[in-house]
Parts: sequence; structure tokens; C-alpha cells
Amino acid sequence: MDARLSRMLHLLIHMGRMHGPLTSEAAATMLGTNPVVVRRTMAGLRDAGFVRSVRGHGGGWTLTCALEDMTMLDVHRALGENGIFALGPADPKATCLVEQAVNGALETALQEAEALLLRHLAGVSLADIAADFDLRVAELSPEQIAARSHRADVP
Amino acid sequence: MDARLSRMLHLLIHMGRMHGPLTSEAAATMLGTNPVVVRRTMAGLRDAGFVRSVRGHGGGWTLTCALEDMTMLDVHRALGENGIFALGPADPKATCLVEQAVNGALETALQEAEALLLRHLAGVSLADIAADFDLRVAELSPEQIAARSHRADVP
DNA sequence: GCAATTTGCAACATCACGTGTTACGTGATA
DNA sequence: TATCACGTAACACGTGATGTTGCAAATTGC
Repeated sequence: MDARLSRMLHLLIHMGRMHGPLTSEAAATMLGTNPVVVRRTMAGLRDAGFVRSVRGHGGGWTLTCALEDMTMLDVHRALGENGIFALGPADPKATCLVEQAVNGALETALQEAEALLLRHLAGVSLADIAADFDLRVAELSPEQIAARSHRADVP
Repeated sequence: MDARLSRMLHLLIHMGRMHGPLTSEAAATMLGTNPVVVRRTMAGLRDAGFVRSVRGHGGGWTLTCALEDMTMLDVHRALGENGIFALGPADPKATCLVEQAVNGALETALQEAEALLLRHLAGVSLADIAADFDLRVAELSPEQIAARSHRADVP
């Protein structure tokens, strides 16, 4: 299961709430993964212009635009043309007419679902998700806040 | 890429046009795969009651219902509870509230798309696909028919 | 009864892909 | 100059679909 979109969303929203650059090391700790994986995945976002990377002392990753100006679709696209489905035709170039008919039916269904998904992703900005985060924080009871205060893996 | 749904649809429609049982060997030749793979995949359809298997001389696989009475969704379900997406949350049980918000946004989008896809699959019977196959045959020119007549991989 | 055919199934190999890890190079700062 | 931090290549690992071999069990034809 490809978790890159999920991870990058997670990271970008944290970055939107931070001051100063975030190192790959710190990001990897947040995500429970490896700095190299962070760099590898963030590379797409950098090439797409959503983040900037600075090397050397005091370097790291910084957002180059506001969370309002980034949609889930933007992030998905920046990660490369990855297939969305775990499902697909056995042979997209089939010569058997039965198989062609099957491919047609399957591809129609998948394209319809993909279009809906992408449309949905385009309608949700990272600021929307951040706002949902704020809601979740506001709903915490004082006990829950106290229980979280001594832990490093939560903001 | 999971091609099981595609393959089984292909096979079932061929079976709907045949008389007598189809051996795993012949099916594997049609699909360009292995008899064991055919048995493995058909097992789900057998357990779901859509096909029957008979061992020994003259045995093989037979449909137990008409193509009209089988939808793409039926076949998908019979193949087991396979995930549809290549995408997903990094940690469905996240404790980080940011990640929870991300998971919420992502899962909403995926569930919506999945629901649409399943609804679509439920609306297409194998007979519908077979009818599309008939259309494709009708559209063949005499030259194309002649070119196909000496090949084994097409009906 | 015996041989041939065909499914059932276990066990293992292979392939693709996301992920984890190590190593080394390059640029920036103190 | 030493240290920090990204960039990238190279390789290992885990997982899931697929490919392959081998053998048991059931059924048919002789």
C-alpha cells in the first residue's frame, strides 16, 4: 500500500504550523521512517515548487506557499503519475475481442471512479485538513491534553 | 497490478459461449497463464456458487448460472475482499491528530470513489459485456475476420 | 481393475514495487 | 576546517500477485 500521499500531507501540514525549516531527520522521526525516504518523496514536491530545500547548517525543508494554496490533488500529482488502483486489465492491448470488451467495461468503471476521486482531492486544500485538525484539538478533554503533553510524537 | 477480476471476467464470458466444461489447461491457454493459477482463482467463484468443477475424464469448469445473472461486482466479491486502491493511510490507527485529520480526508475521498466503483460494477452484468463483444464482432470487416480465422487465441 | 485425465492443494520460486538502509558526494554555515 | 544537511546511488527487505513443480484424490474409459 502506497502511503506517500498520506505521509506528505501529514508532513506538509506540520510544516504549515512551524517556523523555520524542518530537517529530513526530524521529519523522519515524525513519520516513523527514514530521512532518505523523506528526501526521496519530498523531491517531487520540490520539483513541483511547493517546498524548498536548503543544504547545510540550519537547512531543511520549507513551504513555498500557504496551505490554502495546496490541494490534496496537487500533492498527489507532485508525487508522480502513480496508479490509483490495485486493480486493472490483464492485457491493455488484448487482441481477443472478448478481452477487449472486458477491458472496456473495466476501464470505464475505473476511469469514472478515478475522475471522482481526483475531483474530490482537488476540492480539499491542506488548510481544510489543518482546520479539521484544529477541530480535533478543540474537542480534546483536559485529561487527554495532559496525557499528550509529555509525548514527543504529537504536536 | 491485480488482474484477477479482468481474467475471470474474460474466462466466464468465454464459458458462457461454450458447450461442455472448460479444463483449467484450456483456460490457461486462453489467458496466457498457468492451469494452477486458473484453479486458484476459480476456487473463489466455485465457493460463491457461480461455477462448478468436475474432476476426472471429461471434467473441467462449467457455469452454474447465466451471464445475465452475474455482475462484475459478483465476480469481484467472489475473488475475496481485496483492496481496490494502491493508495492508503500510512497508519490507520494514528495517534497524531494531524495524521488523524489527514486520514479522515483521505479515507473520505477513497470511500466515495470506492462506493461509486462498486455501484458501477453492480450495474454491469456479464451479459452486458458479452453483448459488447457481439458488437465488436459485428464491426469487423471481412478482411479482419479472415485474418483472425487461422489464429487460436481468438474465438 | 487399470490407465488416463483432471481438479485440489501445498510448497517454493519469481517479479514488481514501496520501503528501509548504508555510503558517499556536494553545498552551506559557524 | 569541521559540522551539518540535502542529493543520489546502490542494495536489502517485505509484501502480494504470479509462475512452477509435485503429488494426492476423484472420475471416466478401456
